[in-house]
Amino acid sequence: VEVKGGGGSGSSPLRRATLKEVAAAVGVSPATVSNAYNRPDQLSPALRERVFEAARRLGYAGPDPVARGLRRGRAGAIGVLYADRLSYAFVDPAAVLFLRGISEAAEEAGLGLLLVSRASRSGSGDVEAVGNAAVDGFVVYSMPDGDPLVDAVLERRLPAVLVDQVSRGDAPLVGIDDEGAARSAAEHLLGLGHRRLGVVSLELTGEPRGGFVDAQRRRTATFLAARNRLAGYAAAFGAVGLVPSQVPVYECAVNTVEEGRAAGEALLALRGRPTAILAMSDMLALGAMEAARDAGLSVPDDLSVVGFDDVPEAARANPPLTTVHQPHERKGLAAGRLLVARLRGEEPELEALQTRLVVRGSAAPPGA
Amino acid sequence: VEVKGGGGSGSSPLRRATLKEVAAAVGVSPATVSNAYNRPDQLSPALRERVFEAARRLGYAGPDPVARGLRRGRAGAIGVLYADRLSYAFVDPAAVLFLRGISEAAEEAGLGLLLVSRASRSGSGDVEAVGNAAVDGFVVYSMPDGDPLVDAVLERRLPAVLVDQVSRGDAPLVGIDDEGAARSAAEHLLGLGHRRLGVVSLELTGEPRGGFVDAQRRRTATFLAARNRLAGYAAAFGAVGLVPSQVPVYECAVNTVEEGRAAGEALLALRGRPTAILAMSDMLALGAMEAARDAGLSVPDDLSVVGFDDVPEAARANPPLTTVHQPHERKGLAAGRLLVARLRGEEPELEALQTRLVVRGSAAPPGA
DNA sequence: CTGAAAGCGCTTACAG
DNA sequence: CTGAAAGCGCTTACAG
Repeated sequence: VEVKGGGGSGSSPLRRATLKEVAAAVGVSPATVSNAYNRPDQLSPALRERVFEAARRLGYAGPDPVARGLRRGRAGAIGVLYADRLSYAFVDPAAVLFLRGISEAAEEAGLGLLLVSRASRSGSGDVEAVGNAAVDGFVVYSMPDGDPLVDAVLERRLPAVLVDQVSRGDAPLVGIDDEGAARSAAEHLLGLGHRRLGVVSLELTGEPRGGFVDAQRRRTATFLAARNRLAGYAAAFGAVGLVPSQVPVYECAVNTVEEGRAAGEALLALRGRPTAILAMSDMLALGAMEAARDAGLSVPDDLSVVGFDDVPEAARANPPLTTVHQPHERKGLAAGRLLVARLRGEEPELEALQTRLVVRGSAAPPGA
Repeated sequence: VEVKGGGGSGSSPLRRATLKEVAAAVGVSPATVSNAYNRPDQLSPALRERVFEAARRLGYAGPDPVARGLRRGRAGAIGVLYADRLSYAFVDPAAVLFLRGISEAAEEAGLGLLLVSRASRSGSGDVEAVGNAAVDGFVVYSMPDGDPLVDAVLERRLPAVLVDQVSRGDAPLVGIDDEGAARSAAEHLLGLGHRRLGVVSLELTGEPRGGFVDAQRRRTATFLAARNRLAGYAAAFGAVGLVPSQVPVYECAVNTVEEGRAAGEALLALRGRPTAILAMSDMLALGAMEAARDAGLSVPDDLSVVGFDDVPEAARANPPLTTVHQPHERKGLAAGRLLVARLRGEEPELEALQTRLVVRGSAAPPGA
């Protein structure tokens, strides 16, 4: 076995040393160096020390992860695919909490976390990113129905888990009962006596539009969670004799307080001004509350607002926001662990993710 | 060349096909299949179509990223190392904005983004994670001086850029003038006439402690940005004849509104109650404002507050927060592009990152 | 326009 | 306790 470079002293700043070179420097086989790193019990402590010593001297930082990955047949990372949503919404506390949950699961399993998001410009660049991702599996977070990126993930034939999303192939699903949760939010308002309501909606499709939404667009919404929440609201409306299609729905193009404020303004400017607003996220709800304040309306006296998510900001709002709690971080953890289990060939049990209405101060009877 | 499995119809759900198998199915060499994916100009469109057709039939999703990475000598991803901060602070808008900037840079370069954070439990698990990260380089975000994870990154001898951090080796640095920026914040308050001040500090070391900070701890702070901001405040204090060490500093263990509130409460409970508070982040400042409100104090009439960061929440606060603006997203973008340039062997020009005081409504003369 | 050959850096039974 | 051998899946000059 010949070695290039060889074992001088000092560290070569440019080329990095290889395992083979370390082996040559110590005078053992590559297998032994590999064992020093991967199977300490396979060699004497003294020899192992010599190996490490040589590695240090040569500036060898341990086996190359890419080569090891190829040899072992696994990349050592899990991929997370998310829509542009998150990109903006790296500022969306809910999405961020979710990511944190996945990250815990990855950590537990000693895996890295590779982020793949849809680039702002559409195009095939992103599909390529999915193909180029050195990962052992994917968790796909809230992509619209029929998104080509999801197809790209499925085509890789790696284990995948789908979150807040329509079922595809045999990939396991993680999510909450959005319809039931939304319904409970609406029922709360209805139970308080409200009959003039407005809805502030999240993006309905991959090409979100800000503004009021017609029946056609409601039906063709491609984000599963938004579609289900709309359905849940509608079910509650119908149950008290309201015609769901008559309840105005304002779609926000991004999930931010600013957009929620715009939605609130639009809703409050309506002829039969709503006495209550259902928002599909807390960010949007907070924005609607700001709109009310700007219009000189008091929450909850003049306007009731109910959110969705129960992010930390909700409890801190003034008044504190009544909302539907959903366990974002647990959702991420569950999705991550599910994927890890799949990678190991285990069939894990699915944890049920519960939601619950959290009644705080932002909703009251109309005209109270 | 023999092929296992061979080219039947239908898709094998378990084992994924290899390039070699596709080549065998088409009756060409592996090189040609590789060219079909990587160098379309190297073969006729018709043949290329036949290759893709066979790939589709066999369920081959394109060259394996890990193998390609080994062969090409690059992993195709950049690693981001951050302290636990971000883990909590996946909820820290500033950190999240920074991440978004890096993510843009990675996208531009067609690289993935691999997250490596310090696990909550200390220990060597994280050092291993650095060693196992299949990346071409690292950007290291705001780690404390002497952190072993940074050592681990440096030992990998990959290109690295350091952000908000003390210089190490020859890695380029990205950051703002924290000292000058902090000084301008303090000078604003001093200029308004305040002489009884309090400081709400970010974590000072990797082992953050909530509570008032003594001179010893101030001197031994290991987070560069916090240390520099402390110095900037002190310089401004000294310039008007205040004794810096007499100004109370309350350290927050995490960068959240809740911690800021606790700090605010502690500061407002002091014998000579401060008339103004300097917070090292907007989140902390927002918390301090809440503490004032809880104490029945009006901002800015009874208490002035100045933040740091200028996250979107700052402008939306009530009253809007006077703060130091820093370009978080641009900082991430700059760090990412710098790393990408290094990977390509280019020597990029460093963009200066400017800060500026943004005067809004949360600071006024004392007793106004 | 296409193929044969070498090799990226490592790990893993297996034999000794 | 240690080593020889095979090979993970691909890409890249190079020759034809």
